[in-house]
Amino acid sequence: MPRFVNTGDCFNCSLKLNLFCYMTDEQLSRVDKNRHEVVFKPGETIFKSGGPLTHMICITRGKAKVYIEDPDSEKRVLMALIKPVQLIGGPGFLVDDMHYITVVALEETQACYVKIEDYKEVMRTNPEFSMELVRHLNERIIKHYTKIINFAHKQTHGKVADTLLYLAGEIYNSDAFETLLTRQDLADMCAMAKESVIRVLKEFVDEGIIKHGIRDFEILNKKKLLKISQTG
Amino acid sequence: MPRFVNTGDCFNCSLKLNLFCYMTDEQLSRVDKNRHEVVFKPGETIFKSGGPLTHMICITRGKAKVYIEDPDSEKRVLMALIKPVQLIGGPGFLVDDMHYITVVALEETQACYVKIEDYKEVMRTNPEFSMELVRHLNERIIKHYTKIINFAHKQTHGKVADTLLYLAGEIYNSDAFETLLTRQDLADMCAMAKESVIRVLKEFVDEGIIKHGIRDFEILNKKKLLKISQTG
DNA sequence: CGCGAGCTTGACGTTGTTCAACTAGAGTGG
DNA sequence: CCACTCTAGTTGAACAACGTCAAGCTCGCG
Repeated sequence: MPRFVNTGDCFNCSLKLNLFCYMTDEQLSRVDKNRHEVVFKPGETIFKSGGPLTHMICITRGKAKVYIEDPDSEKRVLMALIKPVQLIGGPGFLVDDMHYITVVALEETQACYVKIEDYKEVMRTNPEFSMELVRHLNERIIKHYTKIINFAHKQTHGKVADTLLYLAGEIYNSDAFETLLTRQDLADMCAMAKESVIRVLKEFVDEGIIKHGIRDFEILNKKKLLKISQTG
Repeated sequence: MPRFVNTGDCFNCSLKLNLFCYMTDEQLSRVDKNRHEVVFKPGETIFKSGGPLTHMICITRGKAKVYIEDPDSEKRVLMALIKPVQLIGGPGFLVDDMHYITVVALEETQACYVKIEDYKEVMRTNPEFSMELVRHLNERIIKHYTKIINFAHKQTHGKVADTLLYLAGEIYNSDAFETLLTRQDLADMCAMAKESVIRVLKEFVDEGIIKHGIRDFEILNKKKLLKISQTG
């Protein structure tokens, strides 16, 4: 079973990122020459916080979990899921070339690797690309702000509501969805104990806001859920 | 009392930012022509979340508080203090040209305004500048990660210890410092109630870790404080 | 059928917020 | 120089929210 699966090329890649649109043909062919794709099984680590940052990756199939980890304890926060086509590199880029996030495949996931040297080279010659990258980073910072506010002041109901809305709205694009996320994963997203997540979900069911099985969720009363998310 | 105080010029400015080092003379003189400086008194708002982002500012004297605010409630988090010479713009740059942070002067504070159009122009023509900006943003993201981990899993003692270490290490550069921050400000930095901050501070005093008056703090046992910060 | 991982539930204790009262110091006006 | 007042700091008590622990359950799989 070959796990390297370079299919097609960057020029025809239907998954082309916004970022890549700003590249010249010459730049793109350079990236194309050096890239390679890898397939990960569920639970496999794609990269690990503390490891060397040698490549950016772009998820081309499947979904992956992005964790930040506390080096001083085994505490961690599940920051986000990523899905095609999202670029993921990490904030070590141009800083110390280390990973500050841990990425773990949730489903079978295919990732396209691009050397960071190629990135830098494109940045040096293509200002539009750099500006797009800055825009991208700023958007991420804005998301972090809401996350910080949530963790700082919301209590359990608000945090669980946030997580459900995030999954439905940004990841599965449907108010009814199936997922491989466990209760513990949901807890890691909310920074709560998994027992607390379970209790809150149960309350939501009792109030007719959602229904759920063991791996599937459905939002029945989105207005109420939004209200809970806002009032915390 | 004139509050506009354009003194000197960018070329001789001893406060020149890392970022500006990458500008050509021509670029710098363009920035110099358009910039202006403003003085704020303690408590005055320098810019406000939700307002239009028309300028970056660089603090050239004094200190300011950076808040993020929850639009849906009056909850807020005091993210950081900024001091000379730090550039502060905000993540709305290249996104939607809105402010996502509120900045309030802590002391009498002088700020140098630079038009964002000038920024964009420099980015278009100067890749080194862009790369430095990306590096800067990534460093900020790394700081956010530790903040998120802290808020997610640490309890009061750890959060207060973090805040004291931050002030001593990154802002006042001394284990003994005076500050205009109130107990409520400290609470806003920790995302706690001010009563809880007071109680934790008292415990630290009782254990000989710190001593403090009403506006002055001194860290007596840094090792112990670091330990508390790590174990949460 | 039995095993194991993940899910669920209840009891319990800790933690931290809230509320209310009290204190200290700075500024103000008689 | 003394009330008065306002703001910030402090303390204590009551309460609610959550995490932890322990036990039992469910479901898929060998």
